Parts: sequence; C-alpha cells; structure tokens
Amino acid sequence: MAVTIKEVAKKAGVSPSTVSRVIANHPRISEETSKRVREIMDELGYHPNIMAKSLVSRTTRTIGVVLPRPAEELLLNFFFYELIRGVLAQLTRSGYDLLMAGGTNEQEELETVTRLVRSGRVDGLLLLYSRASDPVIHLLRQEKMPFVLLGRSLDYEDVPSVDNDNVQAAYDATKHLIAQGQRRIGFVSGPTKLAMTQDRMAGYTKALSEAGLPFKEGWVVEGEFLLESGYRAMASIMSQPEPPTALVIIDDVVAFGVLKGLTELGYRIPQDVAIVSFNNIALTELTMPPITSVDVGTYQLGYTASQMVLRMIQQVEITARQIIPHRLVVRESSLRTLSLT
Amino acid sequence: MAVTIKEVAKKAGVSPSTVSRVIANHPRISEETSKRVREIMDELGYHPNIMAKSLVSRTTRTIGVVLPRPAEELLLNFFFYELIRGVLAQLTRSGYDLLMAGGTNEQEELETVTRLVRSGRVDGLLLLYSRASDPVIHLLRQEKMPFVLLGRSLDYEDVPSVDNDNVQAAYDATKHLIAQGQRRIGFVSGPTKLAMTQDRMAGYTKALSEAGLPFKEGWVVEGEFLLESGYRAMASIMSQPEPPTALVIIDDVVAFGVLKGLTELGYRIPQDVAIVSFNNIALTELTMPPITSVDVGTYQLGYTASQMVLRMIQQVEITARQIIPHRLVVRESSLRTLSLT
DNA sequence: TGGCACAATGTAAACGGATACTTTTGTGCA
DNA sequence: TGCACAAAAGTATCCGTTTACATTGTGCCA
Repeated sequence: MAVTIKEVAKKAGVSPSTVSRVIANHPRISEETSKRVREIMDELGYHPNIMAKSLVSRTTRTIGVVLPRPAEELLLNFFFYELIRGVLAQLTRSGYDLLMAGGTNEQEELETVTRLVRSGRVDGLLLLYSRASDPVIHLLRQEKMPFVLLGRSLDYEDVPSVDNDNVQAAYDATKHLIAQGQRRIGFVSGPTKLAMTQDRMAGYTKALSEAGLPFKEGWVVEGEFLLESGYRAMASIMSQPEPPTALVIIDDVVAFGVLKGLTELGYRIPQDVAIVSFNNIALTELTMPPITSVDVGTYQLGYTASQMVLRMIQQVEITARQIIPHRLVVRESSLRTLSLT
Repeated sequence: MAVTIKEVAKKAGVSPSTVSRVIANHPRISEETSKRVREIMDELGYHPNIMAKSLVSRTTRTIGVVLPRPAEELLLNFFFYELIRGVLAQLTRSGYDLLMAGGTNEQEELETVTRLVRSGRVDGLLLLYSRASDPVIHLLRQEKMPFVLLGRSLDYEDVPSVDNDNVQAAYDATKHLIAQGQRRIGFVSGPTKLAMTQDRMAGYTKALSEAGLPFKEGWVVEGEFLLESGYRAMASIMSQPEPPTALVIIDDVVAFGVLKGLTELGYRIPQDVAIVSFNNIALTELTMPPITSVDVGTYQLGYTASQMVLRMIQQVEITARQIIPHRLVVRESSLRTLSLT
C-alpha cells in the first residue's frame, strides 16, 4: 500500500541501502545520486515506515506523557492545554512524537506504564504529577527509562524534575501583601502531602517571620483543589475571633471559591480582605475584582520538561531539578492603595 | 535488552510460533502448553514489541489526535482535559494508544498529518476542530484514513463527526429565557464561519420567531472566543436605544466577559439582564451570580468520537453524524423569579 | 602497467513477531 | 497392526529498515 524504500530504490535504479543512506545523510553518497533519490522520494510521496525503523534502531522517537489519576487531576484541568502545547512544541522541534497515557487507578496506571516501557513504545516519559513514593517511579528507575517529573517529588530528591521555586513564589506573594501594608495574613492551603503545598507554605511563613508578623494556627486551613474547598476554608478562617485582612491562596480555582464566599459575606475585596493566589489561569483577570496571581510559566514548564527528557535520552548531563521562573501578576485583588482606611 | 518471544519460547521448550499463537489465543494450542507459556511470559515480564507487531500486521493500534492551530484553540482551552479523558477512556478500553499532534500553522499541520498517515504511524485520526474546506481533510479522504471531526464541517456533510445538536441547544436556552418572561433577548455570537456559531444562531432565531418575539440587528453581535470579546460585544449591544433584558452567549468564557462588563456598568444579573451561555465549564458555578449554561457532554464527545474512529477501522457501518445530548444547567444568572420588578 | 587506496554502491543479515505451510504426534477404527 | 485424519507444534518467510561486510570502479604512484 504505502511507498517503501524498495520502490524508491527500484525507480531510482539503485539499491535499497543507498536510499537508506541518502535518508540518513550518509557521507559516502555522491551528490548526484542523493539528488536523484530525493527527487524520486518526493515524487512518490515516500515517508519512512516508523515501525520498521524503530524495530532495527531500537528507539521510537516517542515520548510518553502520563496523566495523573482522575482523583488528582483537578489542579491540572485549567492549564493542561497550555502545558501540552509547551511539550508538543519542544518535541516537534526535535522530531519526536507525543504518546498520551493514563489510568483511572494506581494499578491500571502501573500496568499502562509497564506496557509502554517493556514493549518499547517510548524512549522517555513525562509524569504530570509528583506523587511521593510511587511504584511507577520505582519501575522506571529499574528499567533505566529516562523520565522527568512535573513538580519535585517529596521522596526522591535526585529524581529529575521541573518545578517552580514555590518557596520563593509564596514568599514573593506574601511580601507583596506586606508591602501593601497588610499585617494579618492568612493562608488557604492545599493537600499537605504535595511538595508544592509544603513549599508554598514555607514561603508564606518565611515572609511572615522575616517581617516579624504573627503566624496564627487558625489563619491557615488545609483545603483541596476543589471548587467548594476554597469556600469552606475561607469560612473557617474568617470565623476566627480576629480574622486576617489578607489571604494567600494555594491555587486560582480555590481563590475563585474564596472570592465568591467573601463577597457573599459582604467583605469588599481588596479593601476588607486582600487576596493573592497561584497559577494565573486565564480567568483570573475576569473576576471582580481581578485576582493577583503568580504566573508559573505553564508553557515553559512543559517545554523544559520535554527538553530534559530528550537530553537524558541523548545522555547529555542535566541538572536534576530545573527551576522555571515565576512572575507575580499584580491585579486589583491585592492593592491596598484602593482602600480608604 | 527486552525479553523477546524467542527467549520465552526457549525457556518454555517450544518454538517461537507457539508462543506467538498462545498470545493470539489461537485455537489449536493445548491448554497445557498455553498455561506453561503464559507462566513463563509472566515470569520474564514479557511484553510484545509493538514495533515488530505493527510491522507485520500493518496496523498500529494507535489513534492520532490533531489539535487545532493555536489561533483557533481558545474555545478548547477549558474543556480540553475532560475531552482527552473521554478519548483516552475509550481508547484504553479498546487497547489503543493515543498519539497527540498539532502544528502552529496550516502548513506545519498538514506536514505533520501527512507524515503520520504516510509513515503508518496511526490507524485513525481525531480532528479536534471542524474547519471548513481543509487540506487535511482532503488528504485523509484520499489516503482512505479513517477520521472523525469534532463538530460538524460546514463544507462536507458526509464527513463523520460528533457534535451536539447546537440548533436545539440554543433553542432550549432561548426558550428557557422566554419561559422566564423575557421578551427582549440578544445574542452574543462567535465567528460566523464556524458551524457551531451558525447553528446556535439558528436555534436562537427559531425560538424567537416561534414565540413571536422581535429579532433586532443591534441585539446580535459577532465576537470571538477571547476574553475581551464578550466585554466589547456586550458594550455594543447595551448601548442600543432599547437594549435587551436577556442575552444568549455563545460560550462561557465570553459570558465571563459579558458578566463582568454588565456588572461594572451597574446592571444587576439576572434582575436587569439575564444571561445563559454554553459549554458549562467548571467555573460557571463560581461566578457571581453562577451562570446558567448548556452542558455539552465534553467527556462524552471525546468518548464517542473515539468509538466512531474505532468502528470505522473495524469497517463497521457508522452514522456519519453522531449527536451527543446536551443539558441546560439552570443557575441564578437566568432566573427571573429573583427579580422584584 | 600492476597494485593499491579509497570512494560509491550493492548484498545480506538482522530487528521481533505473525502466519502459510509442513511435520510430528496421537487417536479411533477397520 | 496399520492407516486415516486431526490436533499440536515446528519451519521458514516476510513485514520495511539499517548496517556490517563485500564488491566495483577510479585515479594515482611506483
């Protein structure tokens, strides 16, 4: 059906190996032959059969992307597309393809990854999560399959990963509130088993203590990456005897819930309560007021993660942990200057 | 490196072909042999090499998903993840893999798809857009490669596609507003070259005329799927001498912009202006007020589209155009009963 | 002018698995 | 006991490429 190297060879009056060498830019092929063969390849619309190529080269030029299990996916939901764009841009540039996989539970996921690795389906993997102590990670290390985590792992410091400096990001966000004159600052947190949550928490407390501001237990509430979570966390924090006048919020979606809850309770943002959050998804500028958020460079995360796996495949030395710069995007929700108090 | 069929055969004391037949569940293999071979496969952690298998079977068990070009991607942004989950669920169930591809411009995209098709990389394709008169579609038809569009194509009625009944969806949404007592209803539209836009427009006008309500030029504004677009469209509509008291909005993201604009201008939602929109992305319930939106069954769209390609590959007869049911999710933004007028 | 180096190309054997065709083994029956 | 015939398994070839090794051809030098 499809055009093969043999048909090209026949039409060009050369042997299949010559055609193969033309494709590979082998030095010992004469200009003349090369040109003629290329013409015929174009004429016949020849494209090398990747399966055959892979079989002999033992490489697939394919990177697998493993989605998190549905239970952990919520964070990803809103920047998945941009992330994939970044991944795809890098892979396309390097002539690699992207295979997407995932399972609905731990076992299914492990089976899928095992199959991809053992059947020689991919040359490397990108794990879109940073779950601690994971059987998938064990497997990949054992099989010596190059892989990169999105977000650092709590358990393995030496596993290659791309991440933001979340400590610094939260530090910056909190500092920004302090610079606006805020003294009572709370923190709406995420699941504490995630490195991201721990890091942002650390940045928050660091900024507080440096500024000599109080850290109060009741001002910090752990939530999840769910729509209602922010709402509940906010209610808990604001019901304290002396509630904070500013909140650092672990994620934009949670911030949406907080914002809504605060508004419903009659708080004015930012006059009564100022907020900053993280990830800078598109809709943060469409809320009322627009939300100040830390842009984490989603596209760049995807782009760099792919670059890392590719480097690992090419046996190039890499830094085990690559940091993507963040940027605080200041919007109305955190600006004290608007306040008349 | 990896375990091959030969190693399994050797260890089991049979020939490679026997092992191959065990894998394929060939009828003429004795229970006993089959069991022994399977045990050894497990023991060695054998997984068939997909490349070798593909080479001889001339099939890849892989479906390609082609992303829209960045310029047209905005709509997709917020439900991409759910869509992919649907696709992946169906493919995994059927033992297929998902290859993701896309280009930054028309030529790049065509080259990518050509390569996937000609090099035998995929057995079928899913196009996540429904651009009219597309060179990619021409190519796929010519190469007899099974493919399914997401959303119907304006130019080719007979191209397989999954879609909502957008006429009916917009009709339902508009009717809902009418049932709430609305008489002056405007429409914030999208790019008219899209079938989706045309269909929703048609449903809107149909509902109006059935109810004997006026259709006014100035009440209908074409926008784009951009954040600011809704804002501008709203401004234009509301500056009419006699502005509408309700708006049907082509998409949730646009509706966010409209909502923000209306609120800033001092309109109360839904008392002064009621709104309904489409797609029901997660954040519609977190706006103030929450937005009534038509759920289009994103997961189901992905799931069904994949099912269609798989059927085409198996030469099963399919309906060229598959309709996914929609569902109006009523929230505060459209409820007139709240009004005191 | 024979011999040699080297460039250009050809030949053939893999890569791992599927399968048409062939051989071996086993069973029932005359 | 021998034979037919079916079940079970083995042999060999092919899928489309790459590549080690072999062959051919040319020019140059002793």
